[in-house]
This record gives sequence, C-alpha cells and structure tokens, in this order.
Amino acid sequence: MQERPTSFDIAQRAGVSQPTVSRALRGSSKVSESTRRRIIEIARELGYTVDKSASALRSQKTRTLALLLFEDPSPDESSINPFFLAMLGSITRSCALRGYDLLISFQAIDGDWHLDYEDSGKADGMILLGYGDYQQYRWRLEQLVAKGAHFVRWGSMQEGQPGATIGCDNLRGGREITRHLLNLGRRRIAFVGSADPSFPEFQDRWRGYRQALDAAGLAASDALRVDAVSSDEAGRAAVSALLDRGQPFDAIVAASDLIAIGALEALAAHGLVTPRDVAVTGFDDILAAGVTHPPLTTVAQDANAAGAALVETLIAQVNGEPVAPGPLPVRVVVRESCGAKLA
Amino acid sequence: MQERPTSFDIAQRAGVSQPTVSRALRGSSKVSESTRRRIIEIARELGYTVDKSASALRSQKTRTLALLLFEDPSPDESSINPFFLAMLGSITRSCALRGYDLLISFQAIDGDWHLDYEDSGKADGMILLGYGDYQQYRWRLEQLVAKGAHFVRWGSMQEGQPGATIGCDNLRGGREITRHLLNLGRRRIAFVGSADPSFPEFQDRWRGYRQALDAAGLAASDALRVDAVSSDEAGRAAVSALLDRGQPFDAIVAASDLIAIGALEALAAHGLVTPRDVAVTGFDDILAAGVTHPPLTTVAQDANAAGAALVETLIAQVNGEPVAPGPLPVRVVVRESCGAKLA
DNA sequence: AATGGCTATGCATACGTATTCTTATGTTAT
DNA sequence: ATAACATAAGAATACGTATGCATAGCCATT
Repeated sequence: MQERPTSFDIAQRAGVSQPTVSRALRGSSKVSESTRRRIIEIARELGYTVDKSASALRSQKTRTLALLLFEDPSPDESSINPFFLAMLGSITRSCALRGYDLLISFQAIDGDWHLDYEDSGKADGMILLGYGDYQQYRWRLEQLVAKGAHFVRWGSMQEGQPGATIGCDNLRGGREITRHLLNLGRRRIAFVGSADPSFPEFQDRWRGYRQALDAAGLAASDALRVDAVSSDEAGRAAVSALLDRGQPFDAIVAASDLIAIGALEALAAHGLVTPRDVAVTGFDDILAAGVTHPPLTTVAQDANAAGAALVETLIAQVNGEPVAPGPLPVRVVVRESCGAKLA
Repeated sequence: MQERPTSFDIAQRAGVSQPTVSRALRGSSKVSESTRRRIIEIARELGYTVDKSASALRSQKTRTLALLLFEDPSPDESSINPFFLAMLGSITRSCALRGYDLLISFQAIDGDWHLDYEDSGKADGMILLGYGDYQQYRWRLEQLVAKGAHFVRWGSMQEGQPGATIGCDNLRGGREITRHLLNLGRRRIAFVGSADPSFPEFQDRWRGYRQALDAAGLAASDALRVDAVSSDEAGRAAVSALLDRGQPFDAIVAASDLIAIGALEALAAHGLVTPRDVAVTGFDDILAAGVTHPPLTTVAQDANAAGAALVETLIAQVNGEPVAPGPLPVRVVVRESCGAKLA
C-alpha cells in the first residue's frame, strides 16, 4: 500500500509550485510548454492521478453524470427492460468519450431521487430512463426545473413538458408498422398496450396506429385494443383476454417487444399459428426479437444514437449551451411474424 | 436556482456548531438524542444533503463502488454480454441496499483501468466483470494487489489467483449439462468454446464436459472440439467449421448461450433439425434462451445471487473483513433443444 | 466541598485541488 | 534608458465536511 502522490509531490520534484502543477495538467495556457511537459512526465512516473473529490469540491464540477433507471410498475427482481439495457451501453460509451464518469442507480419512480443526485454533488446532471406513470413523474420534473437541475429524460416528446426530453419517433413507428401490416392485407388489427396518457410512448404508438388505420379508411375499434404494460406476462394476459372477447382479428400491433413475445406465447397456447392466423409486430428490436418463433417483425429504435443523443444533450445543458434535439428516427425491421416472408 | 445549504446553515439554525451537525447526521453516539432530532428536522426542512465531494475528501471514503466491464475481443458497438447485463441489475440493487453508489465503465482489457479508479478517489473498490484473455489480465491484477487496491473479480475460481474471485461452479455446470445429454442417449457430443487457459470459465466448463464423458467411459476427442469466443457469430462460424470436418456428432455443448444461438442457426442453415439430429445446450440462461427455436436447454447461473455476492464480498474487503466465498451454484434448465421433451 | 468521571459540545484543522490576486521576469516600444 | 506590457509562476485562500483534542457542565462518590 503505497502513499498516494499529491500535486505537491509533483510540484516539489518539478521545482514549481502546486498551482502550476494543477494548471499544467488541466491544460491552462498560462504555463509554458516546457514546464508542462516536465510536469506531465513526472506525474506519469509517480503514477499521479488527480483526486476526484478534491477537484470536485474545489471546482464544484464532478464530471460525472447519473443515470436513473425507473422500474416498471412491478419491481420484479431480475428483469430490466432490455431496450434500456441496450442504451446503457451507448450511454456509458458516450460518457467515456466525453471524459465523464457515469453513476447508475435504480429508482422507484415515486421515490426521492429528484432531490438527491445533483444537490449532493454526486453528479453534474442526470439522465432519466424508464417507462412509468407520467402523472407521478411530472411534478418531480417540475421541481427539478425549479431548482435549476440539469437533466434529460428519455420518453415521448410532447409540447409543454418540463425539462428536456429526447425520444424516438413513436408516432411514426406506430404508423409505419401498422401500414406495413395493412399493406400485407391485414384488416382487423388489434393494438396491445396502454393508450393511457400515463404511458406517453405507448400512447404515441397507439396514435400512429390509429393514423394508419384512418389513412386506410378503417376505424380503430376499442374492442380491438387491450391494455398492457411492458412485460411478456402482461402481453400474454392481454392477448388471452382479447381472445376471450371473441372479436376476430388477424394481426396484433404490440406496443413493445416484450408484450409481443407474450402475445406470441398466448396465441400459440390457444392453437393459433403466427403469422398465418394472426400476424404480430413488436417495438424496440431487442436481442430476443430475432430469435422468437417466428422471428419478430418490429420497429427498431437505434439505441446507440439514443444514448449518444441523451449524453450530448445533457452535457451541452450542463455547459449552458441550450440545444433542442429532434426525435430520433425509427425503422421497421421485417422478419417473419408479420407474414411478409410467406409465399 | 437556490443556494445549496451547508452544514453551517443547519448549525446556525439549530444553535449548535457545524461539527455537531456532522456528527448528528452520521449517527454518532456522542450527540444527544434531542439535539439529533432537532438537527435532522431542520436539515429536512432546508432540503440539506451532505456534499459528497467534501465528505469523500475529508474522510477518504467515497461510498462508491466501480463496476468495470471488459469487452469481448471485438468491441462491437452495441453488444454487451446479456448475462453481465443481468448481473448489473442485482449489483446495482445490492449497492443501493448498502448505501453505496455505483460507477459503471467499459474498459478495454489491455487499458489503463488498473491505475485509475481507486487512486483517483473515484471509488472505494472495484468489481471486475468480463470474459477476456486472462494472460493480459493477470499482471494488472497483481499490480492492484501490490497497491493494496480493493477489488473482486467475476470469473473462474482457481487456486493462486491474485485478489478475490467469485464465480459460479463452471466445472459442475459443464459436467451436469453433459451428463444430461448422456442420459438422453447422446454419445457423440461436441464442445464449442475455447478450452484455452486464456478463458478460464470456458476451460472449466470444458473440464466438466470431459469429466462427464470420462465417467461414462467415453473419451473426449479433439476432433469434436472447436474454439469460439462468446458471440453468436463465433458460434455460427465454429459449428460450420465443425460440420465441414465431417466428424459425425449428435449433440453440442456450447460454452455460452450466445454460442449456442449461433450453433442453432448454423445447424438449421445446414438442414439439420434440432434436437432430432443434433441436440444443443447453452450456458448462462439469458433471456433470449427461452425464445430460440427450439428453446434452449442451458445452465442457469443465478445472476441475482452473483451480483449480491460480488458486492457483499467487496464491501467486506473494503471494511477490512476478509471473506472467502465459495462458488455459486448452477442449475440445468431443461427446455427443448436437448431433446428431453420429445416423445 | 472537593474530586473524578462521564457526556455533550465547540475549536481548530486537515483533506487535495482550483482559482484569484499578486509578483517577478523578461520584451518591446519610445 | 525607461516606461509600458505580456508572460509565467507563486502566495493565499476557498470549497464543505469529518475528526482529534480540549472543555464545560453535570452527577456521584468520598
């Protein structure tokens, strides 16, 4: 266990003062190039690294971002939404590229997270990730805005929301996947997923679904919509309930891949063949979507672009450069559950 | 943007000194219960939170752990090993339970991570997660030990390794899944995955595979082993190569689920039916394993237990309480790719 | 009543860096 | 030669908390 060298140690060996060391290492223009090189060399020899706590305390900047993940309603021990996990990768990488550390934390959406991270100097800003009841959410966002906290939220991009929000084009995604099914000749298309304002992404996808039906001269029917939050169990239960209604349908637009996976299982359990009897589509393009039986046609969100956009926007905000990003593009990924690849 | 209150503000309103506030909030026994209650009340009113940087600087403890994820050899942009992602959830939760924050970071295994986190006071200890070439890894671990750094590694538990390691019982897992196939009457069982000391987990699984064959009086043949790192592409390529060898086989023990998924695809591409022609098993029980076609029989590692064990062990180590955890149990999950559920 | 011991609190300071202000050392212009 | 000035670096200090040490008050013991 060696003694950790401080900037004073470097200063002494370099024959300069401690502030000069600090300036040299931070790239200040007020230190001569020769001195800087000498200092950097000595720092490397001694294995010196800047003390994060001291630096943060003095400068009041942590160069750390916090990622807050909100659980789905049922805080099932092991399941995290795979799409968010995929974004985690790109968020982490984007942070690293910009020289930021990333704190990660799971939160109950009705917890006290809104008064912690930035206040306590744990992070310079936070990324908010998670489906969840927007009503419970909103006033906390407003509190954050009032405090002047820095944050970016992943979600449905709508007017009048407190703070910065980035999301993919859920409306367009819902519209295009539904149009895809219409083009394949499906006419009685069900929607599985909440259309409630509490889940604005799902609501947007549902609105897209309705737009596509309208454009085709078909009316969306409440009899063909059934609520489900994002889990395979919910999808299974919802589709079972739908089947029990006795309303005929030839396709299901699921509001997420997890729901779609549940839907596939429920259909199979009832002896229906996908896509022959009922076509099924998802949303998210998680890894599992490629290996379901049949493989799931879905709407891909670009998790990499999403993560990068969140990080870039947040850092800009922290630096006081206002930015107004647009919605991220989506893309229909055609596999087999929609029936497009049948003869 | 309000002014952040400090412990002095609390002290002033409570009519005590700043140190008393600090003691009261940290639960020191040297402050009277009535004073403590008053202070806590005032702190809550003012929305006070302890400044993490200042606290860390003074006490030299960050109450933060760092999770370092090492990439697979090819740093493919979007793919993270799903099993590690699953562990991430329980690691995060365990940290939260113990009042620790969690820093997360992706690292190249041959990078400079070993001299950063603890030195710079970013974290009190680190969790090391990732398959990777053990040779490149080992001397960095030795450096960490020499420095007196705190860390726990996820991996193969073997004698003489530097620092603390926690892993599941890979040997037993390999043995039991192989025995399962033997019990189902398979006799020409191939192993797909590296048997190289650079990937000790895979090597352990391979050793278990051999033990099971030995116990059944069968000899493991090099002709039925083919290298693959953990990705579906690698699995696909490996099984194609195996098929090209012309050696007959009736089962594949894949060293990971991702490899197994690649194997399923390669077999299907060659017109072979799983499990009729070739049974396939995986290792990890990632989410995707339940929805492959056919669903994958695999060895489940308990990601929750694993994450908790890592965190508990590391915190104990940080607190100077030495612990010596044993390997975590594994469990064969029987689905359909092994043929057990055929008539 | 004087002494000792215990409890609750205050005082002073340390943690290691970044920043503001000041000063020394040239350098150029007059 | 001197004044004006740019440049590089030092001195002093602030950031907010935690902790070792000192002390005031109080009760019990003799």
